[in-house]
Amino acid sequence: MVRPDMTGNCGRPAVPDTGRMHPLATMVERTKIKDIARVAGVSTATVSRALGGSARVTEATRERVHEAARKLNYRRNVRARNLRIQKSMAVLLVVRNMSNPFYLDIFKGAEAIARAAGYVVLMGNTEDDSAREIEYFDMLRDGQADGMILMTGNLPVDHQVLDGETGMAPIVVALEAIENCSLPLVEIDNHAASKAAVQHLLDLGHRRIGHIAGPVPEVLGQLRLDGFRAAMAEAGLSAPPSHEAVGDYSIQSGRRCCRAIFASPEPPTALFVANDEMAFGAIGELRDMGLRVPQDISVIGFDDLFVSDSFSPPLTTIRQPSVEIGQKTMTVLLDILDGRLQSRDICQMPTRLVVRGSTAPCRTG
Amino acid sequence: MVRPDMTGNCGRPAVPDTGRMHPLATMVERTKIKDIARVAGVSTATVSRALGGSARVTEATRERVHEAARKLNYRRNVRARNLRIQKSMAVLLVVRNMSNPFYLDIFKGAEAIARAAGYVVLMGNTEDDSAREIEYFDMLRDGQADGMILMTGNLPVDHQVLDGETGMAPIVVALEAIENCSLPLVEIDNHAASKAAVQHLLDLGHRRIGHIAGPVPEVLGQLRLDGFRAAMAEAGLSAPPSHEAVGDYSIQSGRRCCRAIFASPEPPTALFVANDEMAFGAIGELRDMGLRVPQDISVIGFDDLFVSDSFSPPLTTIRQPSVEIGQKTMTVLLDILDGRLQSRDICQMPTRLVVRGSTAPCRTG
DNA sequence: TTGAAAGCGTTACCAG
DNA sequence: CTGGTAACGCTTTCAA
Repeated sequence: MVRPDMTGNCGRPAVPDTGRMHPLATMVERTKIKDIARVAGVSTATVSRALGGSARVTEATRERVHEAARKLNYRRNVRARNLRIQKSMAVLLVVRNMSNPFYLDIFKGAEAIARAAGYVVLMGNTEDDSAREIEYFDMLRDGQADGMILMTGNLPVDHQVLDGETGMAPIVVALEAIENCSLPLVEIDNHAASKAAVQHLLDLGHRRIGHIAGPVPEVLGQLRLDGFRAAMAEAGLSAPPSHEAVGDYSIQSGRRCCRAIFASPEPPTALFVANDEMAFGAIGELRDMGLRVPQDISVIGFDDLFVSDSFSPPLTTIRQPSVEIGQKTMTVLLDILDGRLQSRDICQMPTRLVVRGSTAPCRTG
Repeated sequence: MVRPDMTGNCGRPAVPDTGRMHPLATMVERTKIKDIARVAGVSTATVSRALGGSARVTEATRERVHEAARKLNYRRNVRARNLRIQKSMAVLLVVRNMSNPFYLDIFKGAEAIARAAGYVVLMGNTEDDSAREIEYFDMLRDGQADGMILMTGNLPVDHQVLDGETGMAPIVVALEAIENCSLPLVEIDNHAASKAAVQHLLDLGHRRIGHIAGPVPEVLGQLRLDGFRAAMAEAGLSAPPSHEAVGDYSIQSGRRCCRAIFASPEPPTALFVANDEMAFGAIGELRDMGLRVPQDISVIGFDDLFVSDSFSPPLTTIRQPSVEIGQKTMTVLLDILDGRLQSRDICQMPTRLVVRGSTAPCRTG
């Protein structure tokens, strides 16, 4: 084994007594804290303190230690440290479906914050499979991660259990609230945002407005559906059942729901769709039916995906601040981990109506 | 602190119905191998062997140990294990830009394979910042991950250094080859796929064909550009410089490049665009210019994003098997980690031309 | 301020 | 096949 040669011959190998050392002369062994201690002429404890930025070290020795560390090209062994401090410096980010492009910017924001704080991000994908949900949950229990961000909309364990379990790693819920669950939450006001979307259509003079919802009674889909109905009710309107359809956020389901709604006797003149992907599908379907958007039918989506701007027509939608949601969620989690935050926190991020080309004033009565 | 009590009646589990245990200040301590040893009446060494599935254990004792482990609700401490076995059971997945939707299915495929093999996936995002690239690289050196999948198209360290560094954790490159680099690689045949795309346009009778390239001389952009030129040359054609433009894979750059190309005196009748996002931008721009796709201009993209199918018009494109690329890349990495693979491996995944509505026979001469 | 030493919970090397 | 017992490399009392 070849160890870093420290200035002349002051050093015997750090682990000289390993009888099984073969002169293969290849594998370079990592410098450890012990080596630095020897070079700097201090104890390992002092090295650890100096490197860890403890205040209980003379400026002089701190300097000497850092010097030695630099010279020996030292890097601290994360595994050993993690075992000792009983943390893993990792957070788990669990989504329900990794194919959803909406998560990308959330990842981006969350990862950036975590990395800046010295944490790594583990990614988890449940595919709505509860076995997998439990698997990731167990990773938390096992201490593979110090905390978790949950964007799956449901909890694989009983909330009672969770609340009672002392010493459970912190969990922050994002995007999709979980029923009967008192975990910290970062979300948008889905109900209000949906109302704003519908209000936009109302402002354009539309009265017969349809809605393609996400899965109900899942919280997210339900909230947006409720927002739709509330806005309609406030305008003294109500959509007939045939103008409401339930999809699953996929493009295909958008097509299907659109077809269903427009099979009704008196189809709507505008459509509020619970996410952009289904809106894409709906617009595609309308086109196939020979209807023009927005001349014949107005369509508004939800999310503001990266492509929505260059869709044809450019999609009017509700923008969610995805990067910021990721950042905020991770910030809350780290605040809890570092003891800066104790009480439950519910944070609502602002949304914005983005008016583009897929909505226009109502022309028919 | 409450430790699992296994004196006398061992019927008391380590972590019983936690929800209703003494709610006060009782942090439940995790069962450890030592506890199992005591309950099963064997040594910790035997417990470790039994749990680890070693062959050097009697069926009887193995059973006894597992029984005790189950009873005590034991879960192995991953941190301690990782330190001891000198691995972290984690792989690092580094992309150049987390916002690129193309990565999603790659993540999905890679994560699934890794998880099945007991590895976790750390996510890394460089944003083309070399400081960050080095940061992630150092994580490898630090042993925070046992291996890395690199999709950034470049190496933050000198290849010489890398090749020389013994004991360096394995790296597998995916999607974007790295110049002068002998690391294992999972990719598609970009040159051939580009030729196929152009051939499709040629088959439709197009002769004046333009190309919106990715950044050159980056490998990926260059390969697709070369493929474009090669296909043209084989048909006895060559595009004038004004029919070639260089973008950065963003929608906006697609618009810009399209505008530039169509400002030329004799604009093309068809466009081969190096990725779908730029194709979206180009189609949007053409629409703004009053040109219809595909009636006036044919456009073919590259990637087959999830939205390409429902774009208007549905985009003809080259499909990359993203999930499979993710799976394959991770498989190669794990094979190396587990010593199943020694030699360098270059794997080319198949692509497919997907003909949709954005290309049509050439109508003008 | 510094050092010695006790772990953190496993795994793996030897002997029996 | 099994049991003692060193490591793994670090952090953190507890004394000095």
